[in-house]
Amino acid sequence: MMVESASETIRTTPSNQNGISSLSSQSDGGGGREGGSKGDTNGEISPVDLLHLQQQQALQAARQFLLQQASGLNSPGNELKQSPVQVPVSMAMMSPQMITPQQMQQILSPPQLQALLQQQQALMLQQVTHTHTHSHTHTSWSQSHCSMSGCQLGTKQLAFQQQLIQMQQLQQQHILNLQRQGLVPLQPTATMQSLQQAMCPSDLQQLWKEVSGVQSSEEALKQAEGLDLSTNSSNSTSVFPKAASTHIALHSLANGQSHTPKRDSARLFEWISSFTKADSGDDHVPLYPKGSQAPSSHHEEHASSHPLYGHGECKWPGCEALCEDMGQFIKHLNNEHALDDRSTAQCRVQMQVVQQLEIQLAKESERLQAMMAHLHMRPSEPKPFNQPLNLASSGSLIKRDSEAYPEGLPHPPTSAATPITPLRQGPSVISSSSLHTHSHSHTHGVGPIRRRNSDKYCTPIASELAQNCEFYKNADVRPPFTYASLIRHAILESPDRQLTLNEIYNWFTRKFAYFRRNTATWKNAVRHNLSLHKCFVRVENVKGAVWTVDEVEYQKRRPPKMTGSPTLVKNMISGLGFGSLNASYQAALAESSLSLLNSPSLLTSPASLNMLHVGHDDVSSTVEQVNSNGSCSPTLSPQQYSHQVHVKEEPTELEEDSRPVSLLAGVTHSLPLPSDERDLEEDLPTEELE
DNA sequence: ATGGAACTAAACACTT
DNA sequence: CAAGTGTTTAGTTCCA
Repeated sequence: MMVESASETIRTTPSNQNGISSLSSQSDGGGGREGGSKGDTNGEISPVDLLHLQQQQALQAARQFLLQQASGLNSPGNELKQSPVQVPVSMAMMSPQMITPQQMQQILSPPQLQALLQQQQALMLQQVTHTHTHSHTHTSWSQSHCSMSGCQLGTKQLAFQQQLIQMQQLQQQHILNLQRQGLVPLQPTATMQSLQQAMCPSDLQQLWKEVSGVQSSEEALKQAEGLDLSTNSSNSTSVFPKAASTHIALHSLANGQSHTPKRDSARLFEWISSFTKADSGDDHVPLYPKGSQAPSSHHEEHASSHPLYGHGECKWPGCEALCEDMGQFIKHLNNEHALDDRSTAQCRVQMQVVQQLEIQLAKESERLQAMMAHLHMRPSEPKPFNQPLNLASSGSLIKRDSEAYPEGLPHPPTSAATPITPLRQGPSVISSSSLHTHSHSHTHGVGPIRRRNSDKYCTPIASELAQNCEFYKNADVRPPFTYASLIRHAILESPDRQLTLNEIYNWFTRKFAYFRRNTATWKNAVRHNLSLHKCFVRVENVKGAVWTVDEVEYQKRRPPKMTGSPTLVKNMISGLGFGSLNASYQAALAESSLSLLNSPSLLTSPASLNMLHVGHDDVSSTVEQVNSNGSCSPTLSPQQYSHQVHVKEEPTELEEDSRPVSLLAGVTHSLPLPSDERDLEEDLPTEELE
């Protein structure tokens, strides 16, 4: 009650134009939260304490990045002044726990946060495991993990599949991140090696540690033990640099608050400078292409190309400045993206994300190897990136897979179970979250649903939810979806595609910690949306009224145009050379089949890949449209959901069986499509979300 | 500058 | 009568 009113007040505070204010405005909410991730460290060093410490470190590091970035991005005048609830940066920096997950989310995109969270979760899990297993210094973690528990085959299969999924997601996220940053040219078949080469991981790792002070104890342990974490790559030890080089930074950070962002900047400056100057013989792609020397590595084929330049635009996160030619671009690059605080912060955030992903990728990769080995599978599915994607959610796929192959070994991922939600990091990675969202997303203190932008060119609600469901469930963060999207999602997720109002309420509170507060507000909003939007149909039931979704209306509500940045859309369409296909289909195709599109002949620039993320808050909608008649009619969408609901008056023009597969068949490499129409649903089944 | 969409708030009516 | 549900209106903000 007190909290509610307080947060309402905050939210409606006029002063909310920047990340800082919104960030700080939540500090009170976060502080009072019962959140499970709050770490309290006592003197003891139990694994749990260690874990907490790591989390705090990660949070602190992230906060420093964010604050730095925010301060770098805030235009000098107008923004920092107001906001009664604003917490001074210095204060926010002082207490590591003052940045709550939702605050981070406001600045980092969900994918970025997800990366952090995943990393932390992985650490958590592995931490615990390590306490049991790390005495076997020569046994890989995964092997011991797998074999030590006499787990049943079914469990193993499930875990295995989840591993695959996780790995693929990670890898794709990683790739996308790199591509987005222009750090790596689009190479769909990129392997770990190429990634590592591109990123010069040891440098990154070192930097990461320098700036964040986060080092997993597991990693430290393995370093100490000289273990090669990445068994699938001969030179992959480079992922983890020598431990020695990291200690100083670690300590300096651990010493605490005196480590100001400025200092970090300076440190980073030095690092970057050495990086760009020395060039140390490695053929890594420079993170910081200072000057015109395009990397001469195999990544760059023409002298006229530059990882940060494409389609006449500067690809620096959040920039998009038009440059007619390379010379102009170089000039622009040197002028606008010189080695300053801002660029440093941008670079740093991205590095953090990449680093997290990289670390976890290596770990998951190893784990996968061990799991496969344990299950006597052919070692390695070397290129998960090329595996066919499936539109269905990972959850449903997992389920189906285990159903379809209940007693056998998990069939190889190529057969289908390669659910990916690769695009969810779309614009939300660095450019949008760190820069764009600063400019327009934090319009309200609490990260209002209002950010339609997220709805539009962030991720489909399903994949977003799927990937971040734990986050939303536990963190008091407002989900970046519209009420309508959420309501629809809730309804469609229900077994009967219909919910009572109260059930909708419950879904909200169940799925989102945020909606456990401010009940009056959001419930009112839910009711308002139900009434307002024609896509929600009230059906009188025996025991009251239930709400259903009229998909046709829902599609109408948001015309199937690409809703992302027009320029991006344009880029994508032209870049893909799919001019004849409708944008929605392209988006759906892209979203559903990154692997296919990842062919260099189709995707030529990071921007076009970026684009693929844009433009729909809901992948199923788009897909359905595409599938409805195979000709991508923008106005017709199959009533996949509605015709199940007894309400529909729908002119569904697709018959039951002709439904989905047409165009996508070639893309998805066809899993046996279950008759369940939820197959195409964008989201995870409930059990996956829970 | 403008219109549309989303959000918030609130008033009101109806039902349980 | 209170609470829940549903409808409607108004104002604000953001975005294209």
